[in-house]
Amino acid sequence: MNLKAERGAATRDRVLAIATRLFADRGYDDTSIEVVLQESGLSRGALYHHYAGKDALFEAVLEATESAIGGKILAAVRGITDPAAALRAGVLAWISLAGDPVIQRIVLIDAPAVMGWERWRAMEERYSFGMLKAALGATGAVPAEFLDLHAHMLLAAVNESALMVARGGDHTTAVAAVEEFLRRLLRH
Amino acid sequence: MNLKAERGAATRDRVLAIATRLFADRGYDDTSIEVVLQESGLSRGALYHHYAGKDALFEAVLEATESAIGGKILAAVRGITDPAAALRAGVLAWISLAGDPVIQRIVLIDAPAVMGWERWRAMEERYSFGMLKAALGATGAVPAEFLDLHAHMLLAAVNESALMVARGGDHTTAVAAVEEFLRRLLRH
DNA sequence: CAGATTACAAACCGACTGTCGGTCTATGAA
DNA sequence: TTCATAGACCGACAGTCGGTTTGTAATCTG
Repeated sequence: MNLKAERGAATRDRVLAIATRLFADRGYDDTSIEVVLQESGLSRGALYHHYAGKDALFEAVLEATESAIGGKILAAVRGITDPAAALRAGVLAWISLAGDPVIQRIVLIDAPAVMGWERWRAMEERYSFGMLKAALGATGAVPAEFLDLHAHMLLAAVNESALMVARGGDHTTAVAAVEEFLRRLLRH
Repeated sequence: MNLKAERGAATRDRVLAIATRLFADRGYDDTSIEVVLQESGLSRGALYHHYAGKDALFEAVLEATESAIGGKILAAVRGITDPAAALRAGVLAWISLAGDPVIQRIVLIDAPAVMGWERWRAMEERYSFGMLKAALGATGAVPAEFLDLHAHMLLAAVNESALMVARGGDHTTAVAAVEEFLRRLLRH
């Protein structure tokens, strides 16, 4: 079980890359399985053999994207020991990453609607939200009973500013605004 | 132009009410035009005479919902003269309203994906966001150059907490957390 | 009254998702 | 070496859905 498994994995990766691009360019609804088939040269049966359906394909794309984001943010934070500085660095890294239209459309816009809020939230917990909550907790600036909710609110706020930057907003102003926002929140 | 216009308006209202319920219950994607037709007793031609398409129907539903929300929040704020207190009252009213599943699903989850982020943002500007920005500006707590961005971030944060309350979170804890969040932001 | 406009009806079309029976080939045991 | 099995892949097909088109009856307008 080697050549077969490798072929399967390669096919899944190929489809995943193509689907990622298409979902990002056109959004979930306007991306047909048909065109994924066309661009990948795969047959219907083959695709449905690897992915249970269109939403399962989207979920795989989202998972891969979130994982990649998580890695990049971890890299941006690595080596920073001061909790507040690490939080700040992570947030700014995330805002830069969100300039990528792939991330905007897939992670921030379509994901909650396609996967449903609960499942979307569960996945965020394992990636961006989990990291942010840990960082925010480390600063000790937020009362423990509010940590979870404040982490959620902060992530939502940062996501929103990332979306605004991505849609033609001024990057430097947004960064300054987010830093001020963070400064106010962390002051106790 | 009286009897006919009235009949048309009545039909539109009927369809709007049914569509609102269906979109809220099942979400946009899982609500077929077919079932709207069935439940309203209308024919395809009639529906497409009044609404250009499924997305136009959704947009009408969203517009009506946002308008209703705006009215309720204005009522909750009416009479309060202190800007910070008014902001606080409006935000808390909004969190209570967002307990309604209709609002959750339609306004917070599906709207950005269905209408596209730009058009969704434009509509928010005319309703919840516009009100929040005005209230935040009146407090004078935020530097003018950050007002727009901070208003966006704050609204996103409040929306997120509203969603968490709606999905089984504890209401009183959330309210306390949001109040603390607001307090920190408004301190200058 | 006559023509235009509006509300509504129903057949129909193209596109899309997901299913199903089947083929081919690598793999591992006899 | 042989052969049964399982996984990769294929393509036809059914069912659903959004949207169009053609037609009809009622109402409004001049």
